[in-house]
Amino acid sequence: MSASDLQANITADDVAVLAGVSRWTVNRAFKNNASISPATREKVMKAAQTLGYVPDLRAAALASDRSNLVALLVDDFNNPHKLVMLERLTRALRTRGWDTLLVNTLDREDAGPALMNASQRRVDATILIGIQFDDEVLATAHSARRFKKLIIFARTSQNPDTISIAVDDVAATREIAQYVMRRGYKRPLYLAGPRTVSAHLSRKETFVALWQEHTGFTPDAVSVAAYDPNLATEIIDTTLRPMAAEDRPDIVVCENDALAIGAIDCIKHRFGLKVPQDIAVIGFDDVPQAASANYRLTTYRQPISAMAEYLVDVLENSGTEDMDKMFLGKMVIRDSA
Amino acid sequence: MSASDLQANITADDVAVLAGVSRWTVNRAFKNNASISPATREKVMKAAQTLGYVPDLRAAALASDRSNLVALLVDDFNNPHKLVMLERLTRALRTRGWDTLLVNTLDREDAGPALMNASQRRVDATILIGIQFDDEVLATAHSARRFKKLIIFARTSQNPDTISIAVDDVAATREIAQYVMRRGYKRPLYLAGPRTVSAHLSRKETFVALWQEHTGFTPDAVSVAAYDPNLATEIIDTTLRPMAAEDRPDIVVCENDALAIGAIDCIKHRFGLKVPQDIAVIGFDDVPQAASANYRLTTYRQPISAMAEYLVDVLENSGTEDMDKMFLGKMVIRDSA
DNA sequence: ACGGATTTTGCACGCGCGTGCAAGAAAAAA
DNA sequence: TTTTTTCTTGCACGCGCGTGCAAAATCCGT
Repeated sequence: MSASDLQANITADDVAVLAGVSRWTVNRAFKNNASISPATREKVMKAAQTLGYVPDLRAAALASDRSNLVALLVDDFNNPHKLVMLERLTRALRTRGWDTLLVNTLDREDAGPALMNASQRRVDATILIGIQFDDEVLATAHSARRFKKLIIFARTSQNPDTISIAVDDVAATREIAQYVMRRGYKRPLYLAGPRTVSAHLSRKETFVALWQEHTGFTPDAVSVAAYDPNLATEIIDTTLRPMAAEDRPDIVVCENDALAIGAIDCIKHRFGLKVPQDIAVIGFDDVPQAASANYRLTTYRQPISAMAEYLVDVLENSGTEDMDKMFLGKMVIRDSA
Repeated sequence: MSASDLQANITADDVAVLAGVSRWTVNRAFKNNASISPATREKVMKAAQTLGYVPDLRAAALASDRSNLVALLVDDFNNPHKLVMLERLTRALRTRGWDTLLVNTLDREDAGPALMNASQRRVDATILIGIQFDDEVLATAHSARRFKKLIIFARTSQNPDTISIAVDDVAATREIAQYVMRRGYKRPLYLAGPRTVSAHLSRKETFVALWQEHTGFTPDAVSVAAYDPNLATEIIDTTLRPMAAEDRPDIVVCENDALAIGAIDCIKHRFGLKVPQDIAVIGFDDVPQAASANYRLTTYRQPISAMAEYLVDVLENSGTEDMDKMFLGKMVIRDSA
């Protein structure tokens, strides 16, 4: 019998009688911009303190149809960049009064159920930062369930029912491609991740097109099923293994840092080659690891914090104007390319 | 005007009239072990489908005082092991019908508000996988707010109001210490993280005690303010820099892999030394990175999945018996020590 | 101290579903 | 067919708070 079960559930009514006010005044005391006199608020807060009362956000959400809750659907937990995104998003959200429901999209078939899950909690918005949400899933999601807002974070989407907050992949890839050319690399290999969205303007497609346009040659490209360093290591291995030394790429351009890190590991430890002298590597995201002495990865930094802040702007703004937004990041030149 | 605002909120009543049953039957159709005939369930589900109805879990939680929601309070996002824990926990929880509220404990002062946050959502349990929850915070938390369950995951805690699910640090550290001795290392340096809990049986204390007991010597130990590879790199640098080569440790025993990885980076790239030939390194956790060709880290693997499953067992079991549990992991011998 | 302007407080009703039991329907037994 | 037994279905009440407005209290200048 701990002290807490003297009374099972302390409600605003209990606080009201103790403070000598009405229940509504109690709840007002906990609202930010409510019209309440400082004196009564203090009185109420003191009473709440002694009773250990905290407002019940379930009931508030039910009554107001506004939960201040967003669902964050995530897969691709092998990508270290996810941890960065999770931190920045939850920080921006929480700082500005929003809570986060983290939904692990277990596998490809789970995308629908995961969306359903969010819907059942009546969240104010659903944020997708995974890769397993193709257009088909989004379409059915939007028709079958009710989503107040469906936000794709850090990935562009041409779906009209969706708000996309992402880096301008075309501009970013152009900057990368120009850098690669300027540094005189001749035989790039593009290492891409899974292709779930019918993206005509993906990083890979953009890079390949730019390279063709400027050199006349079509660069090689390979892709893996997930943004997982280990998979990157394996595919670089099987790609380079049969090649004569002179046929090898002089740079591996990676869709993101997770792949770049795996590529570097492979180049250095499986082939005993030097980065960037033998084969250079370039990434995307600028994960914390990229700065480590081990990788010194040249990459492109996404402004995740700014994007997260904008996301909360979108949540707080219920206007109906187009809220898609593209951000510009910046290249971070280190030693790997 | 999207199709979804034909009717603002579709409730079980709407489905009921369409299906020709009562509202309660509708909700029963969505419950797992409800007594309902297959025929009517199908009829209800079909009606729900055409209306796009999904049960409202807010209302369900309010009415039943059971939310199937847990709060996960996390800080220490620099530690890559957090991503593993997040994945395993959310997977185990979601697979067995639990949702997760992810609360980013922004800083030391935020521990209280973060707990309050969870309390306001009336979660069925609060899980702490951060480091900023000392005994004081826990004590006030438990007295001031109502928590049905307060679970400390992957860290031992002697707090009686708390359920601790963790690896047996003493047994694990003993195994590590024995390994270090058996391999003939003579001058270990212990690299520890922040000391937030008044832990007499922490990994560091245990290692130091064991080493003293078996060799008579007290090993050096340093600690950093967070489980962050970059901090580990810096402190190893400042620790080794003034040392003569022959005074250097022959092995760095780290409280976890995040620190071990930073230590290896420093040893290899700041000092140009070889791991393990010049200085060996041993970690704890077995993060994915530890297996990479770059680190080949010898470490101790925590059975996170089993611990996560046990956590859900605890949630589903409302018995009052003591639910603390210690797990045994296993050493993973690679090349770093 | 007084009248009007302003701030502060109180309240009826509803948000959507769970609980536990009783009535009704169907199935099994006689 | 009738009587039990078992399975299905319906319902009154409450979970704790928000909304929007009206009543009450407080304030200001004169």
